[in-house]
Amino acid sequence: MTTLKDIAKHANVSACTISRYLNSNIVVKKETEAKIQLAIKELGYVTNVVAKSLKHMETFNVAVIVPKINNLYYSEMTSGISQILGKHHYNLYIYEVDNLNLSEDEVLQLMRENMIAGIIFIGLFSDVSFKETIRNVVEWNIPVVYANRYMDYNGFPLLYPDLVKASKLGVEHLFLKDKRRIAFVHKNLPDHLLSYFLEGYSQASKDENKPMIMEIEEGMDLSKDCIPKLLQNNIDGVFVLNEMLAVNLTKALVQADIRILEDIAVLSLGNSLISEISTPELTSIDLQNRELGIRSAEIILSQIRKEAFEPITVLEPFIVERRSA
Amino acid sequence: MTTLKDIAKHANVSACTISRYLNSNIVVKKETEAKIQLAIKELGYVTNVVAKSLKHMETFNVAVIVPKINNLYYSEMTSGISQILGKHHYNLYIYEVDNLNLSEDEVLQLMRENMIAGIIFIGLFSDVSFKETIRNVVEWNIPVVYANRYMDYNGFPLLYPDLVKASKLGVEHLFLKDKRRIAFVHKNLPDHLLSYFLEGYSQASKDENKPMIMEIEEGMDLSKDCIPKLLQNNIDGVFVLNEMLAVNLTKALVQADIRILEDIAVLSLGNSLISEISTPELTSIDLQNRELGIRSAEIILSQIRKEAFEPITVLEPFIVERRSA
DNA sequence: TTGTAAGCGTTATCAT
DNA sequence: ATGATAACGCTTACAA
Repeated sequence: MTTLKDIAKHANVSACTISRYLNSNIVVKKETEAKIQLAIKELGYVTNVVAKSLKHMETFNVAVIVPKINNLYYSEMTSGISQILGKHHYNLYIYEVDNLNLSEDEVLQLMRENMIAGIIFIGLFSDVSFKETIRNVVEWNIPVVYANRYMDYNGFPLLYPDLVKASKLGVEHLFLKDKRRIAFVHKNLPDHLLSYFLEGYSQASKDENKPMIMEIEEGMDLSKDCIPKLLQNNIDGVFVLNEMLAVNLTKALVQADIRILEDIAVLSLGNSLISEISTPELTSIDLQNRELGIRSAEIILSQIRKEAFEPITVLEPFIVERRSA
Repeated sequence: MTTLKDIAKHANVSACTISRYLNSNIVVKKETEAKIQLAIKELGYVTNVVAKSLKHMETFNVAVIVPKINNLYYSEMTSGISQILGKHHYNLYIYEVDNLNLSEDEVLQLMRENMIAGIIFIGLFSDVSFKETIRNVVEWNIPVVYANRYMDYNGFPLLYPDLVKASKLGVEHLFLKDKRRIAFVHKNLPDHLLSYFLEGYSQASKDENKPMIMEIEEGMDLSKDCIPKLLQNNIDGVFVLNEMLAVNLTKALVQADIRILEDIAVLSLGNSLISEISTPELTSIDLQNRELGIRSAEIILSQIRKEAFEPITVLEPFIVERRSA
């Protein structure tokens, strides 16, 4: 491995002159510059970022901590992050917590050991112990971003989609299609999140009626356990709060000879390949996953550079109309 | 930041004693151990991996270089890699080349600067310049794995799925379903790869007949430009060498009132969520993406540890039977 | 414009 | 069983 000293000797200049020249901290004589350039080329020098990091006590590594990367939403967000970090010459570490068998504390210990420049948490649930954990990180002066989940403001920046708006947009769309008897279908959605959707519903609906709420539990058969209930309640518009579930419900409806849109409109929360592939193609609410990643990366960079940043970023969902609603 | 020196002073031992104790290179007196443990706890010491890396001139960072991460196959492979690396306490860098606007040389410069322990290339095409690039990496003694594409052996380990086997498996399956007039439908597949599929076909077929080859070009309309040709040729089994294309072709066939399986069977190369979601669900050849990632990571670790490793790993595809074939 | 020397946090060598 | 010292490659006062 060729070091600064090596090229210094080869070029007959001191290491520090070369260092300052390479980091454009000084102007050197034309002659010196030529000698340095030649030595670098001849010996094939590349700088050692690890040594630099030790000297400066900072790295250019940002970590994304995510449940799993093999998921269309998370990989889309991560790609957005990667795009911004790459542009600013930061490197991207990925830690999949569902995969790693690491406790939160161990992950964070890892972050400190490696002098991570900043951490982006994506999609991790905000239970009490986890909040504590993040508070610790903040106390160690590691910049943090918490993305894609709701959490009360706690001193570190938050990013999430506007679920009330998403709900309102969806319900308004269903109303526009003359669907009046709406059901929200979900799976494992915590009550505090469900309440955002109800709020969106009431913002969209002029009168005081309430939507039907249907929770799908593990092992339930959509055809036998859900569709009859929808029919009994004369539901004509279903807002499914999970894209994959929307696909499966659509399949079950089609199989039951219910016409999608004409009989029952199906609207999906979340917009990816999945909605496009479904037959019929699903009208969906796009939660802006890539944009969420992009903004998360921008905010972590602002923090690293000690610049101002938005404490809370709420992303505006939009509707993508296809066939199902 | 608390350093070894700090806890050394606090515990009244030398820094090197603590270092050796922490790395379990020596046994210390019970009393010393207690003092060290106390100091670590009281001052909140965590080791500095960057300093360690500089000292040892090696890191625990492995880079995955991939066209894009927001892709079901690549993210699945990456997840497999992450799983193995995590287990062995290596960190995972992601570099998306489609996203980063970095030239190959720049990416590799980055690898050297950061003292990357090993590089896994996924899904990058094996043009001549790229082969040269990898040769360079190998010369710098950076362990390399080249995964998910065919390449002639060049001194660094290769991993790819057995496409001949995949083809043979698929064609045999179509034959089993009494489909005799087979078409291979593809998009942008280079000739040398197509030849593997033809080889698989001829291995599966007893007699000497040849399959129809249909290449889909950008902007083509499947309904108008492709289906008529399939019908003219009395095709009753289509092997689509791209999962997304298989979905779209299936949709077009359904729309043309052609019964999937009964009239024309559709078989997809590549198995992911996409095939499951399609209506009807697609029978597909699984190329073992996660396993490819796992094995890639294992091989890079073997190389890093200077252990023996397989130069070429060929993954066995298998068929997942669903509805379409 | 260029050089000297110290130091970032850790560990290997050589002593004691 | 423990310590002093130098070194990994780079940067930065300070000096010349």
